[in-house]
Amino acid sequence: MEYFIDVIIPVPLNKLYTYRITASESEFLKPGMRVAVPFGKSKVYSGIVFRVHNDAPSAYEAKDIQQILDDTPIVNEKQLQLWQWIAKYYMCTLGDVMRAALPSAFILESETVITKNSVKEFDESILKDDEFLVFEALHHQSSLKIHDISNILDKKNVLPVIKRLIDKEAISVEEEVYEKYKPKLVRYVKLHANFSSEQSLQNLLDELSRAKKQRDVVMTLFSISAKTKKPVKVKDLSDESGASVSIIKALVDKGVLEEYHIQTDRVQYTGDDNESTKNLNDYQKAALSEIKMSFETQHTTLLHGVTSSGKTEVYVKLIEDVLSEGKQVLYLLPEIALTTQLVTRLQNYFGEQVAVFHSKYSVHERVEVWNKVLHNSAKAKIVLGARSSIFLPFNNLGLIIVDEEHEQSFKQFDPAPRYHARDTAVVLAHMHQAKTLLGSATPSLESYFNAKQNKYGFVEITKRYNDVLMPDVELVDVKDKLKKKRMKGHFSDRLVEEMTETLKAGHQIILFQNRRGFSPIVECKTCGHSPQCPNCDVSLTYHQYRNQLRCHYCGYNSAMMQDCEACGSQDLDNKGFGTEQIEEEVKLLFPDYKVARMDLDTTRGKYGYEKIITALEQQEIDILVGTQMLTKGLDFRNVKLVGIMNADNMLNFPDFRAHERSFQLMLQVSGRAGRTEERGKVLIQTYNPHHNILQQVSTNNYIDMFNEQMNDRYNYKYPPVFKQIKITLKHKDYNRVETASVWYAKSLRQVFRDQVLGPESPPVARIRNQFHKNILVKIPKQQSLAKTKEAIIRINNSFQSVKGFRPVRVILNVDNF
DNA sequence: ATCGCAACAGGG
DNA sequence: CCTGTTGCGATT
Repeated sequence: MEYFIDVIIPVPLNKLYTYRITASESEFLKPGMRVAVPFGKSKVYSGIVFRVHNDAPSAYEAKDIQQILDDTPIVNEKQLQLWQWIAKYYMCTLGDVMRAALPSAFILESETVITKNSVKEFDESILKDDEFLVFEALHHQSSLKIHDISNILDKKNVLPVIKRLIDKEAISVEEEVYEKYKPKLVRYVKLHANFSSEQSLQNLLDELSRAKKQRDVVMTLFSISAKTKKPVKVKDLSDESGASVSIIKALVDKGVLEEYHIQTDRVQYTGDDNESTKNLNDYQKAALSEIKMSFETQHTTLLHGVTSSGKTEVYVKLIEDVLSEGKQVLYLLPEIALTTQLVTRLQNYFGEQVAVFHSKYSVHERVEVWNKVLHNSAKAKIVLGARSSIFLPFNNLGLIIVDEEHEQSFKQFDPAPRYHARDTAVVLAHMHQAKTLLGSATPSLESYFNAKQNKYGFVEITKRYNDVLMPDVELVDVKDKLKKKRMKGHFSDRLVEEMTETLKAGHQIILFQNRRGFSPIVECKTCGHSPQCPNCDVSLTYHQYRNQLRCHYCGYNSAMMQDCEACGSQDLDNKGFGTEQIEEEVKLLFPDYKVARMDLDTTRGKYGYEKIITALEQQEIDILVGTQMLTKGLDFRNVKLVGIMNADNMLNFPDFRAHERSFQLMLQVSGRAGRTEERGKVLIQTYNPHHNILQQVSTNNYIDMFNEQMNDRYNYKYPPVFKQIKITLKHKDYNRVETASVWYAKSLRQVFRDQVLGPESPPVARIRNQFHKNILVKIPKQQSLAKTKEAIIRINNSFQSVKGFRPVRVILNVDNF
């Protein structure tokens, strides 16, 4: 009998690969374990065992595996099931999913290690200059990496040199695989066992009487361990005694102290005792029991609760219930809403049962959370995480909460798998026979639609917490104000009035402008020339604080020029405006108040975002100018006025969801105003105050918005009425994408007729020197999604077999919204 | 993805 | 003629 395994390799190849194993390995290996396998000419990859079997492949001789990397599976059966679903539904490979799902520390890749051959006498004269350099370096260091060699020789392609050296038998190479995850060890010290008796201790202290510092250290050690009755960290001892680490080390060397290590968690909860959960008000209670009732018959329920209605408290009660059944809870949030505010709030209730998982965590921190979830540890009963936490190895999930369900950041766009975490969560819950709760103040049309179709249960909270009134929304007609000369820069007289009043009353203000930088277009008044990005088809945005022109698509930047590059005129004009410009104008209008700005540029770095939020909370900021970052579930007691500087650029965005998104964005920002007794105020500046969306925002009328938008979706065959798959083709040569996309669309049309749109160039046709073309396939509800995808894959395969088309990158994006 | 080989372009 | 760069195909 022969034994084999099928392995998932973390590369975008649409196949599993079969390796030979021994009989005893076949006993040991289970799906979900990692194995190191040779792949390609010289690489070793870590793959996940997918299946253990006895079917010898017929077309080739299977290679042997190199090494087994785990004792027990690190990926469970349910996850493998989910991976398959994702690969199939989102049309990507299992390798793609594996790469997104596993913390990168689990994905080992071999590195070529070069060592000197142990021949006694080697004739160095046969070596050329560069070969000698490498050979010489190996005298000093026993082994070198490829990377080291390119540093030594100062060029990138060093493989020919290495190859020659191997031929001359001067060196040999090996592929080595490292475990990337290292547990964090903390150094502790204790008194050496020799001095445990009174007598020996006395002798020691006498002995140290001349070494005052060392004696101090020993005395401090006593006092700390007497106080805390816990092991003493080296760091604590050095802090407490004021002695440097080297003095402690001297004592260790002398044999007075003993050093030892304890493995610790990188992420630790340091809070106080558990707070008991709050009592719910009547609306929340009603919602809670309705949700429970709905869960009796539905897997998924949508909770539509107006901003500030206290959805979180309802979640907390649900979580309590699920925990008491001994099950795990996944609480999904958009990355940006994962603030300390919310984390602390949940930790106050649930203590160290809460684990947090998001993209700013280091690989080590991620591995630790992964392992806790895998082992169903008490420290990870509740996982609070962003999109990618759906990949954690849950084995006993009882509930998934998707908060801010409408947020489009739940959809991954760039590298495959292009999955939607909300929709995947529903599938994941299903596999665990768990329930999913979707929550939002402004549900996405697709979820509300699903609720209306009875696919999801539906529960509403229509009242804000403590019966706080919804803010008063006022529309300001900028066109009219301009005509009457009542605009100061981008501020209408109404906005200035309201701001003045709010500030006088000691309250805070948020100003929303959905564009960063100073001005998106710089134009020469003489010749009309405006500087463009050399890599993308967009004009460069002027950023004043660095005096730079920047491209928001590829990151290109250059210094702002003094005069027009085309005609030399010094008469340059800024068109449009961004957060920077608003910030500057506010400073001029209200010089006595503190103004801050929150956008991508000011929140770089791990704590950039946090800092601004805290400053606002502690009222060190009077006026905050920002982009859509501001909208995410933040709770600021003292903000009484929200100004939306320009509603029009959102509404006119060329996307079928522009109206829906504008509505959500504006309502969410408005929700930041007046969260306590006093009613908040929202001013929306626009050129078109009669726009239906603006009317619906001002009356907080979700239903009207829903019905009107759904009407459009029916008429123009857009989601959620139709499903859609977007196909993007990219290449650096315009003509090649052009012909390729025309061919692609034509083949699609042969199958799908008039349900194919395009090919079309997107508004920004060239990004990073790649020309883009989009094709859209619309799929009616009654048409089989699986069959449609099969047909697309067939067309894609024949596309790939055309020689001239192969270099064109094709991106398949299912549910591209 | 990644790597080796083949085909080609550029400097002596 | 040698060297370095680019394109293509295969990976178990």
